[in-house]
Amino acid sequence: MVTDSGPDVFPERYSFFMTEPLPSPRPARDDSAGRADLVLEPVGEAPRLRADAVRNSARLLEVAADLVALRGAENLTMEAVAQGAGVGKGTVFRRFGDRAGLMIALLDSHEQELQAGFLTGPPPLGPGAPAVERLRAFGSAVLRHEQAHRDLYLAAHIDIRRRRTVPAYSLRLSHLRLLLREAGAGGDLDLAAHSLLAYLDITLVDHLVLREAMSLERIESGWYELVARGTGAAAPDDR
Amino acid sequence: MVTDSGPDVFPERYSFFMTEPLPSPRPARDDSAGRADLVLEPVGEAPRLRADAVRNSARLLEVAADLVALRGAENLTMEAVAQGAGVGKGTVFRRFGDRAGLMIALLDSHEQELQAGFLTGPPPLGPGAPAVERLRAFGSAVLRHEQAHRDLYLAAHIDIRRRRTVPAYSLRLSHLRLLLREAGAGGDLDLAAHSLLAYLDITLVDHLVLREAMSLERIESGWYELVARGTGAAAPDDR
DNA sequence: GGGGTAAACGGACCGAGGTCCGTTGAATGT
DNA sequence: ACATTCAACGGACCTCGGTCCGTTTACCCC
Repeated sequence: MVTDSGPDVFPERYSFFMTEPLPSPRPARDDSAGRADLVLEPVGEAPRLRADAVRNSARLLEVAADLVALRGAENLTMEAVAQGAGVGKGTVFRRFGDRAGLMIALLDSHEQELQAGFLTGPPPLGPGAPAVERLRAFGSAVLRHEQAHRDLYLAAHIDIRRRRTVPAYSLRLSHLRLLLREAGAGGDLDLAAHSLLAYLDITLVDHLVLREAMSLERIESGWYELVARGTGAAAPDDR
Repeated sequence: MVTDSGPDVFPERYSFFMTEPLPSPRPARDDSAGRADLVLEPVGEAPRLRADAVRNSARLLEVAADLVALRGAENLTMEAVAQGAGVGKGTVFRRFGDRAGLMIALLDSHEQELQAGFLTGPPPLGPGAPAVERLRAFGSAVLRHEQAHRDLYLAAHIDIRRRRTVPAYSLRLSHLRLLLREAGAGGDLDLAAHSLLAYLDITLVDHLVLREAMSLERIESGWYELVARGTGAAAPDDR
C-alpha cells in the first residue's frame, strides 16, 4: 500500500548507514534479500529531491551538528533544529522521519569513515592482513570509533527496533561473517557474527566503562579472547 | 546528599529485579560494592510505606497488568493507569519513578519465577547438575522466558541506561560468572559473562526471530556453541 | 483524643516528539 | 511566458511523559 509517498528521508547518496527511504512508521517488510555476503545495494533509486529540499536538508544537518557540538546530542530538540535552520518543524520530520533518524543521519559521515577503514583502508583493519588479524583490528576500531562519538551513537540507539535494521549494522555483520569464514571458523557464522557485534554494542561498552569502571584496553582484550574462541576450535559440540 | 527522599519506588519486598529506592533521576553512584559473586543485598532497609501508599501501589500494578493484557505494553500510558486506579498521575510517578520503572515492576513477578528456577529449582537449570549443563539450561530458560513475556521485556528495555543496572541483570551476571568459573573457564570471566548475556538480549533475539526469521531452536543451538567455546578451550592467546 | 509532622496525593502545567492539512512554489510540458 | 501538478513546506495541534507545589491525611507521640 503506502499511498502517501511518505517522508522521503534524506540522501540518494551512497550510504551504508541510512535506512531505506521509508523510515520508522513502516509496516512488516520482508527483507528476504540481502542474505549473501556484502550485497551493497545502493539504497535503491531514491526519488530525486527538489532543489529547495536538498538545500534545507543540508542546512538542517549543519545546524543539528552545531547544536550537538554545543549542547550535546542528549539535549537536541527537533524544534530547535527547525528554528535554527529557519524551517518549520514538519520539514525536519519529513526529512528524517523522527529524532532517531536525524541522529542516524548525523552519524552518517562518521560511520562512512569507519566503513572506509575496514573496507578499503590499510591492513590490518583493511584487506591484506590475515582474517584473524582483521577481526582483532575490527573490534578495536569499532570500540574506539564509537567511544569517540559516544553521545551521538548513544542517541542514535534510542530507537531499539531500528538498531539492527540499519544498513550500517548489516554491513558490519556481513563483514564479520566474511572474516569468520575466511578465518575458518565453524558453526553458525550468522549467529557468531551477531554475538560478536553484541559485544561491541555501544550501550554495553558504555556500561562497562562507566558503571563498572573497566578500561577500554581490558574490553579490547576481551574482544581478542572472543575472536580467538570464535575462530580457534571450530564449534566442537553442537548437538 | 539526596535531601529529598525522592520517589520511594515500590517494594521493600525482597526483589532482585527492582532497582534500588532512588530511580531514574539519580546521579553518579559508585557501585563499587557487589563485586563478589552472588551478594544478594536485599535492597537495603526500604523506608516503610504508608498504608494508603501500599494500597495504591497494589491497585496500580493490578490495573497496569490488566491494561497490558488488554492493549499491549506498547500502548500503556501512565495517565490511563492513574485513571484506572482512581489516583492522580503524580502518584504513579511517585511510586514507579517513570514508565520504565512501572514496566520493571510489572516484570518483577515473572522475573522472580525465572530466578527461582536457576537459583533453587531442579537440575539441570538449578543446582545439582554440572556447570556446563547448567549454563546450557540457563540460556534456554532465559530465551524461552523472555519470549513468553516478550512485549513486557521489550517495553522495560526502552530505558537503555538502566538495562544493565537493574538487579535482575547483576544477578544473571553473577550467576553466569559463577557457573563459568565452576566450569573451569579461563580468561576474563566478567567480560565473558557480559558477552553471554548480550547474546540473550531480548532485543537481539527479537530481531533474529522477527527480522531474520530464525527459529528459537537455532538460536538455542547458537547458545550451546557459545557455551562450548566459552568453557572449552580456556582463552589460549590473550597477549 | 488531639496535635504536629512529613509522607502521600492530585492535577495543573510544561516540554518535546510527532501528525495533519491547507498553502506555497519548483519542476515540467506547451 | 504560462498553466498545471504535486513535492515540499509550515506551524497549529495533539499526546504523553514527567515535574511542581499546594493540599490532604496516615502515622506517631503525648
